Amino acid sequence: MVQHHPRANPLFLRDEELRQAIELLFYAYRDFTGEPDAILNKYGFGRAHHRVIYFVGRNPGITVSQLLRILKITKQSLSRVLSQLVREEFVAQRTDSDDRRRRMLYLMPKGEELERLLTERQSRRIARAYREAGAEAVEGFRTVLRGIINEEDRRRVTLAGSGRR
Amino acid sequence: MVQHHPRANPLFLRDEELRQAIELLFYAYRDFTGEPDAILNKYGFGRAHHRVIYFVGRNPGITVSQLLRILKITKQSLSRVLSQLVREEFVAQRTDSDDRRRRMLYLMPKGEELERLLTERQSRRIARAYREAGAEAVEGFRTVLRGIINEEDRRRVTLAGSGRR
DNA sequence: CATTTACGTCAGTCTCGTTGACATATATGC
DNA sequence: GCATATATGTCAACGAGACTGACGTAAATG
Repeated sequence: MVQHHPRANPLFLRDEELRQAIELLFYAYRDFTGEPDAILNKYGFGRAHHRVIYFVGRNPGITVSQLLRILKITKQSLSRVLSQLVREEFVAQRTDSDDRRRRMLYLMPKGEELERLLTERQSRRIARAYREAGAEAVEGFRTVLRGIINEEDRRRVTLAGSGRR
Repeated sequence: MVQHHPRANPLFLRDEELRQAIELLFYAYRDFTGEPDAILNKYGFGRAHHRVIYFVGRNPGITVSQLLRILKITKQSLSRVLSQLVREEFVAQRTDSDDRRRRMLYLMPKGEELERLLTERQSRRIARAYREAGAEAVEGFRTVLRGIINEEDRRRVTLAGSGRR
């Protein structure tokens, strides 16, 4: 499907290499979200609901504004899916006693169950890839992905989980 | 933000590790598409147009059905953006002389220019991450991403570009 | 010549992103 | 205490981009 002759010029390798990365990211993300999307469909939810459920499950007590900073969407976009999740009892809100303007978010049993279901699928996919690739490759995978993320958000994924291996 | 005590149980490490991967993918893809999205906006285009322009540029002469297999969207969804790109002269269609049912797709000058602009941004981001991570990490990054992709599509990103380092 | 393939299109639906304005409750600085 | 800032929610309106199912046409193919 791609028909350059290898090494047409000294820049070829680099350009080819970078395009390969672009495509890997596209295909990987496409398939990574494909399975959950299918499940969410049955619940009448979409990918946006998944993201909320995931990050609330991961950070119990997270506030709306913190969630907005993670998702980088507008208040309105979040509000639509969040209020639906609250209405259908997947997510609970509790007023923060320290600052009563804040609403802290938690998963309810239904939400935890769905979260487990979705995360399980994605984890299985990652675990398989990790197992096949080996520990060293995993470390490289993380390093490069971290480098792709805007600097101001890198800490979000580095505090926990790395550094031991 | 995450407040487990490390090593609560033997499964912790693995679960934590997998969740970290999930988050890395989310943030990386979010930021990876963020820049192009902003540019596309000025053209009145969206991410779907980007994907078409990218893959047509990458595979000159690609047919509609091949493109559908890559994007995994419906004919109707593709049709909307493709016909717009053709109408505005970013993409050209030419009937295949071998099989005159097929329409082969090519970028026109405007399309090439936009493709360059978008790919440049994404490439720059990847190149920076690659440079900072080193050759070994890059190899690991590719290996793991390939493992995440559904098997039937892995060859799409492996034929060219890998194996030399 | 019947069937399959490639492509396009019509109508309708839904999710999920956007903007801008406005309302309310609470916290905070002076 | 009052002005201001912050956290949240909500309304109306819009647009992109995914979906389904049906139908039509042209060309290839067995």
